[in-house]
Amino acid sequence: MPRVTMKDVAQAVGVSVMTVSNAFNRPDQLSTPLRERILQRASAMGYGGPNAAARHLRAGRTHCYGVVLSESLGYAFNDPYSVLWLAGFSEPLQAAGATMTLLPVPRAPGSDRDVIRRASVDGLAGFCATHAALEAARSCGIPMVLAHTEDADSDWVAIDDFAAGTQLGAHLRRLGHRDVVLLADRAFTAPPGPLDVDGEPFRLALHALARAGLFDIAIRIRGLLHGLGPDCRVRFVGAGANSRDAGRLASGHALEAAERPTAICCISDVLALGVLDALADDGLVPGRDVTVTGFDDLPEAGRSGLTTIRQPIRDKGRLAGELLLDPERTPRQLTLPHQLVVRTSSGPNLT
Amino acid sequence: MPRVTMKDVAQAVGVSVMTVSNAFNRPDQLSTPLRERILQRASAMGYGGPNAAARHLRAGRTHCYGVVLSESLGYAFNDPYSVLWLAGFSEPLQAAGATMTLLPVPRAPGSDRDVIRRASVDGLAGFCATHAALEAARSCGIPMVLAHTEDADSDWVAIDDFAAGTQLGAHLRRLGHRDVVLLADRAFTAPPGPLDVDGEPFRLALHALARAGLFDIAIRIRGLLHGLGPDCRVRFVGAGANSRDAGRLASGHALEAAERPTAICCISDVLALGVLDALADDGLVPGRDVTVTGFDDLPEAGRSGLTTIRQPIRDKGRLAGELLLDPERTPRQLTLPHQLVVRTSSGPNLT
DNA sequence: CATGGTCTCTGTATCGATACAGCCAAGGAT
DNA sequence: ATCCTTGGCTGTATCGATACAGAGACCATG
Repeated sequence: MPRVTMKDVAQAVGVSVMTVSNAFNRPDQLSTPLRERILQRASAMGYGGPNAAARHLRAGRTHCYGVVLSESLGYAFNDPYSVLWLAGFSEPLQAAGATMTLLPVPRAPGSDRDVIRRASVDGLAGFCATHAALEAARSCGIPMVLAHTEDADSDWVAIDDFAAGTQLGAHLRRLGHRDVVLLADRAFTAPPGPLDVDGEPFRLALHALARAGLFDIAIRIRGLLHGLGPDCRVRFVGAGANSRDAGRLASGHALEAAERPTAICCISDVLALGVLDALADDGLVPGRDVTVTGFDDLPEAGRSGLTTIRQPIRDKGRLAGELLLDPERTPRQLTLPHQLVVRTSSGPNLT
Repeated sequence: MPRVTMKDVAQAVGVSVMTVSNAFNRPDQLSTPLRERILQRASAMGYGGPNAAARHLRAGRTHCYGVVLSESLGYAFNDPYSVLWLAGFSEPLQAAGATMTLLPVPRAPGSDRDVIRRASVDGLAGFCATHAALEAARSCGIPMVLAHTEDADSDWVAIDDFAAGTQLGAHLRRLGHRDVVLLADRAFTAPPGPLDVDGEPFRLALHALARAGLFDIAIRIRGLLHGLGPDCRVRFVGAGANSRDAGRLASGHALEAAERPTAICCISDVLALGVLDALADDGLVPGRDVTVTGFDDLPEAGRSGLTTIRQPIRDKGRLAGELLLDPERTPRQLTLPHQLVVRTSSGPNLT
């Protein structure tokens, strides 16, 4: 079943294809009666209007912007941080009449390129993007805005994760905590044995995070360790995922350990909320029996009394969208403010 | 700056364009050494791989599926129902390596067609789609799966909203409620004066909902009224939006009215949760002082003791995706089960 | 030595639309 | 009467890739 094209319409009306094209795109280029006749005939023939792919090829623009996700599509909708960021990102797009494509990049090596190439978009936001994705975008000439600090040639909208981590670590230190469990998600493979920040295992673990596109988390962890100080005992525990349930499960392990830590420091609020769930199950009081901290300051953190770092998630997304839509806008490397929010889940070390 | 194309690569290597194309897409069609040479040269020249638009034009497939939203993009990420549905929808897409585009259709008349035409997608899901959007998709020959029951020629994944509404209405009736406020979102313009289900104002109000793409809500309201019975006094209150905050505000008005209703029946859980918030502010006990019902059974509804209708939101999305990916699959009109969940927010009318 | 089959690679038409230059007729200025 | 402008429309090249048919080269077989 051959689709009806502009050519068919042109033939039926008895005008040139160009005139039909103009009827749809540049009303000022032809007389109104003819335009009406063409549109009417087109609709009668079942012609739905200029073909998108052909138009994109010719015009080189799609009015569509992509978001690179190193996680699955489902993750984008399940994680509150992600949802907030995307909501912010969508604001300027909506205002500009643009659409938005979600590009989940499978973990298979090299697939970054394929997914990004297949996507016909005018620009990309690296919500959670690997270096390979950035390279792919560059090689295709697609502008890209990242969500973490990068080299001088890149555009980004981020916070100073090192400073934020340091601030949170220092808070715990001030409270007297010297035995801390650091709860990260599965991408961070805990190096076995005593912590050696300068050692190879630790370096590799951070590298794994970066490979998964979690640069900000890697930087955040460095900051945390810096703030906690060299004399603090830090044990790493990996959660199965970055979710509330995974946090609850992982925290169970940490608490059952022979030597219970005095504080559990989570790299995200969702993990921390899961830890609070686990504490509640065990009848432990956060901030008194165990100190718990998160990162992000989701709305739920406020309700749960979680000590955390507030970052302007929605603004991060919104500004990324604005930079993408307006290539002239400067500066193109934005570091937004963050803030330590102390609530009841953190308290002095009483042991 | 002219982009580098396949032709350039072919020239540089000294082979035909077709061979370069094969090097990227059909490795079995040429010898490995030549393929390697081509890929290497291409990468050295800064060729990022086959252009997406051109490929789409030629192949007629994009591996991208669209979701039509009559609301803004932001809404898609803010409403829990929407987020759950999208998470379900994304599952099969992710498995098939496809991407997903969100198409917010502005309210301007006729813009449905434009947005849908501009989107180069292999299929559409009408999460919240108007008739105009469906027409546009049909005229472009794009397959579309709807989220509400439609005519026999359409594919859809929905629940029986009339039966569900009736069940909920009957529940309230059994509890003795005969003075009910029906809280819907702004798309439903409450007809003034006494309710006349067969009258023109009511018909127009339902029509407005349909125009906004909220067919399921319109059907649901009919069902509710049917279940409540003809002797039940029903007053309509429109919330400014379908959100928790809007529900809280709107419920304030309903409660301050001279004649307080014995039950507030909300067309969604988010609105109902907002009503519960308002009751808590006023020190009223849901189910005793005022009965409140929702619709959807979001996770939060369980925690808040909300009486509601459970529908398989995630499954609705997932199955819509599966139907879209597999045109052969039958049946293509799925009505999923729903269930009345009675919790503490509904109780007998004690007045 | 002819025949047939594989394996590689090539040339051309095509997907559906748009940009650009240009053509013709009508009307106003000189 | 001639020149020039303007409005309204047309023809063709082009965007960048892929499908398809087919051409040589090479080897095995009878």
